[in-house]
Amino acid sequence: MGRPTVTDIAREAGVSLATVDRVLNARPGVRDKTIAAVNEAVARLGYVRDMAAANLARGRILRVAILLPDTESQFLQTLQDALQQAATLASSARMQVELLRFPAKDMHSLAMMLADLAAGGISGVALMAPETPVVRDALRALHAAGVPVVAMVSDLPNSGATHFVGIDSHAAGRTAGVLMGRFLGGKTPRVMVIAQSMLLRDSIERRRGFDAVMQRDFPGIEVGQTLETHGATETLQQVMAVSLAASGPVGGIYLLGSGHRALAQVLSELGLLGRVVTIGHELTPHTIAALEAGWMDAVIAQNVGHIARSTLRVLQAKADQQPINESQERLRLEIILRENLPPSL
Amino acid sequence: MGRPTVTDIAREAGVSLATVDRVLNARPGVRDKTIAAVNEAVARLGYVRDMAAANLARGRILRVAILLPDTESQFLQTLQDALQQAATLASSARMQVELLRFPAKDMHSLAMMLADLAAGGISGVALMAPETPVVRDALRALHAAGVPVVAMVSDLPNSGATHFVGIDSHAAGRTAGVLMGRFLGGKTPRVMVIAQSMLLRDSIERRRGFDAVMQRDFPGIEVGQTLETHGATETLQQVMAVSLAASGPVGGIYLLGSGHRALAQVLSELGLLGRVVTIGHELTPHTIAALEAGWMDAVIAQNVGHIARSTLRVLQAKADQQPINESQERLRLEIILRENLPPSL
DNA sequence: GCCCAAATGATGTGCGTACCTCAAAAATGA
DNA sequence: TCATTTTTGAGGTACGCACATCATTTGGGC
Repeated sequence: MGRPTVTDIAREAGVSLATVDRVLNARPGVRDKTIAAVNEAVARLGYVRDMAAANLARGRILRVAILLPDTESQFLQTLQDALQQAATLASSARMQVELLRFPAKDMHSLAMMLADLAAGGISGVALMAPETPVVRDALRALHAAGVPVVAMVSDLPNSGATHFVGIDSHAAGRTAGVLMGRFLGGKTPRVMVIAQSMLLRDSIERRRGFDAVMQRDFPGIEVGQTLETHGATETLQQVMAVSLAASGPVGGIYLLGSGHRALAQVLSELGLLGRVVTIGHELTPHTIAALEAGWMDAVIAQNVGHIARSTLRVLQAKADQQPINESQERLRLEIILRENLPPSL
Repeated sequence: MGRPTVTDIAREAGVSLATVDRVLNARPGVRDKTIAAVNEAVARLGYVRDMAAANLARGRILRVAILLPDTESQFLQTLQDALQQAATLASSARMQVELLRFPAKDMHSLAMMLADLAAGGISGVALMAPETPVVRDALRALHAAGVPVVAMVSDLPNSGATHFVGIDSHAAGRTAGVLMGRFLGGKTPRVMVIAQSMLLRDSIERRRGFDAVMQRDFPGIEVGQTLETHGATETLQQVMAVSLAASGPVGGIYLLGSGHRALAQVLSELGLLGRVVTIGHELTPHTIAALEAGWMDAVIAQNVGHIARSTLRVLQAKADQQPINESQERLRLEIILRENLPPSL
């Protein structure tokens, strides 16, 4: 015998198929006693609803929207590719994914897009966005309408996000700290920290984690203030020069966000490429190349493929009102060196 | 309009449903020209088979067997737990998993179990086993019978294994080498390598990878011969004492396989616990505790949950004659420090 | 142009579930 | 006890696909 079906439940509980159906789908008009009898039969036979058949019968196609900022970073591109691929696969499981991008600086646009989605009858939303009041209100409205919301990469704890798919940024920073401390060895015990901007929750938390470890485990290493570049190579060059002049040479560089290409250029001009321990975040074509070339020593990353698949799985589970397999959805914080780079990408 | 269905394909291609079915399921008796026409319609409409409905219609329950040695190691226990959990989940995807264990030293028993499975009409087999002639022949028989075979953790390249789920052991050894070299810093440049036995393919390849990196990148570090303990604490104590007396103190220890508990004991007795850089393999309760306690510095691991799910997915795909999503099945080689230990396990 | 095999069409059934309608039975209140 | 409401039963259709059978058409060799 294979798995029990509704028919088996009906026989076991001594009721009709219709009644089993009413109980399983919480339809009205069944006595409590009967409900209990059916549930007992379910428990006794170990019945699990065949979600595939259920969704087939419902004839429903899950419409799900994923929103990313339109920033042109390699990480976002990589993430979008992964989502695209996962979406294609998901289409064979009655799920239709709409990949949208919103103006990174215009949270009102994002809020409007979210409102439109709510009005258009979406059954799930995932997004990567900063937690501003406007966004928070829009998400709460979605939540109130019963639409599950998944925060990707950067958490949105105060916006009623149903689920967070991403790594613990503080732990990521701590990991970077340990590696920096140990890799520095006999080099100049001074570390420079560089970021494009400190507006993003992630960067702030990474920095905090990094500092915590450095203070606790490597008190002999001096860590400079965060140098903000705002994305411009010239700014990077300038702030680095000023910092080097003011505080002296450094043995390590910690890159909080993106900007690996610009850093390579400036380091090269300063004759420092490959001579300072360099640690950054996220696996992208640039960081992979940097690891292979040997001038980056380690990258702290999260698996974008995993993020994409996990996001879709969570949205599916929420729509089906099914429990989430926590252990499968828990993202690992990956340490990537040249030696354990994935075979090709 | 929702997604296109077989009916849409039939209309678009100007053929009947039966013919579409014949093409989609690669049944004989269709002209090449007609096949092309159907495939074109499929491409034009962007048809993707609804696997849920397809599997429902097939009404088949995949019977799959997984074989593990009955060795009592924590890694195997962890792996078995992960497989158990994945199997429970897979049962809701019409797959029935039989978890079997075979006597680790008796390959003839294993071969007999495999033969029984083949006779019993199994639709897929996964196993973790050494590649001996007896096993190879049994696996080839399975392969000849059209039963897909998945090698787990340790590859079986010459036995016609359909697929390998696991990490590159040579790369794992190289990674251990890099970490050892960099973590050693100013410590005594001498490393001790310990293994329970060098019979397993994995251990050999790890050792080779480790040596390759040490020779290339850290020529100043002396790496000793592999000390084999054969699982006994007394032996470990003895060989370590002999080695220390003969070659002098060491700054690092590389543990190729299991035996973390015994090592902790001996190190503690020697007053070395936490004073030598210690690197090992696989995430188990013991290694997690060791990382948390701080006497192990790094663990090179593969995600057992991923192995379990990947194994079942691959078996499913093979049974469905479907292509495998390489990027999803590619296992990452994980570096675990205290700072990036998974939140609880 | 005829024949026979190969190719295609037409049609039905079933997988496990959702959802609907109508009839029948049981419980409830007066 | 009867009327009324509530609960339950019986049965059908649909979802998208696999698979089977039988009838019909088509094409190529002669």
